[in-house]
Amino acid sequence: MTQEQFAKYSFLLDRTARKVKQYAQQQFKLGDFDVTVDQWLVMKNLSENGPMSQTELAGLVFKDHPTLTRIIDLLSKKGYVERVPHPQDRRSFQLHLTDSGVSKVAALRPQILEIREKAWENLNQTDFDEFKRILNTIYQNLDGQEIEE
Amino acid sequence: MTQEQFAKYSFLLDRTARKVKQYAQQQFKLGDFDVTVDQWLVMKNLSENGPMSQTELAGLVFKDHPTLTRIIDLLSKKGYVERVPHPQDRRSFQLHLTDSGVSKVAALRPQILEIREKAWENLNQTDFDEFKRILNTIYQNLDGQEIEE
DNA sequence: TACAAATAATTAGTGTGACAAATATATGAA
DNA sequence: TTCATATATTTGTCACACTAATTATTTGTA
Repeated sequence: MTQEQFAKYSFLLDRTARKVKQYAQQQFKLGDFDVTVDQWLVMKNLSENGPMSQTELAGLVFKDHPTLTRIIDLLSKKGYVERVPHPQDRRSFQLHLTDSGVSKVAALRPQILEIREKAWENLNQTDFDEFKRILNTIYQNLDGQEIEE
Repeated sequence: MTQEQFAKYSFLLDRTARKVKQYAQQQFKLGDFDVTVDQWLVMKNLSENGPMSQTELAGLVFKDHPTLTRIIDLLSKKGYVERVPHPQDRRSFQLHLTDSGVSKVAALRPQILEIREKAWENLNQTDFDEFKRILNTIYQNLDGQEIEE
């Protein structure tokens, strides 16, 4: 294994991740979903884990705070999410899905699950397990921290 | 395999790709490399394949034309790359590394190869082959076109 | 109590990614 | 030759990623 190969794998990883995101975004657009892939990720996590602060949510979706602030701004303009002042801590907000946000998640979830399947055709369970293991190994190599599940 | 799992793998892929890029960019910054990871990719390809048009280069690095135009603008401001008018086709440019660009590539290449190694610790040749195969399968699933190599 | 340090969120600035539209030039067919 | 079409590149717009700095508030400690 030459050093050159490592650069090529990094390139391949980046290229593939972009393609997966781009494909999903195109399908979102075709379906007039009115949210981006990243906005969906945020709404999905709010839906599954209930109201939480931006810091907690940022940790869940692995986005930095400025990025999350802007995604929340956009979702809030669209009326899917609202910032409710935290009762004890005035620096902080609790993020809630609005009724409209809840309906949106319910409407989109099955369609998005289908879109997400396409990338994984022609691969089997062993491939998925290996892939997950390798991705997690890479992440850990660079993170210097443990990761869970 | 539930549909939910596919969404998780997509998330993991995106997260890992971002981490790899982020780690590299941090190291670039620590070393005062004066280029970004993507700018380096462009310079490296120019260095290895000689002068070429923006369209050719965009194909090599899998970036779209507007993105490449802007990266070339930045590299050109930094004096590492120049656009030379194509002798036969006035719509087109030949991209050249300047002398300064050539030196830059020579100086950075070994350091960057080392940085790139870190992600792949604790993995063996079989892992690399599997990883590459799976990434390429995913890409093909979504691209609708054949890929080479 | 008072004040330094920590925390939650935002703002600002730069770079990249995707998509659409515009500009300039080249090519091929009538 | 002329005109429609194709090609190379750029411009514009929006969204996301990362860093650094800022604001507001809370917490820990003297």
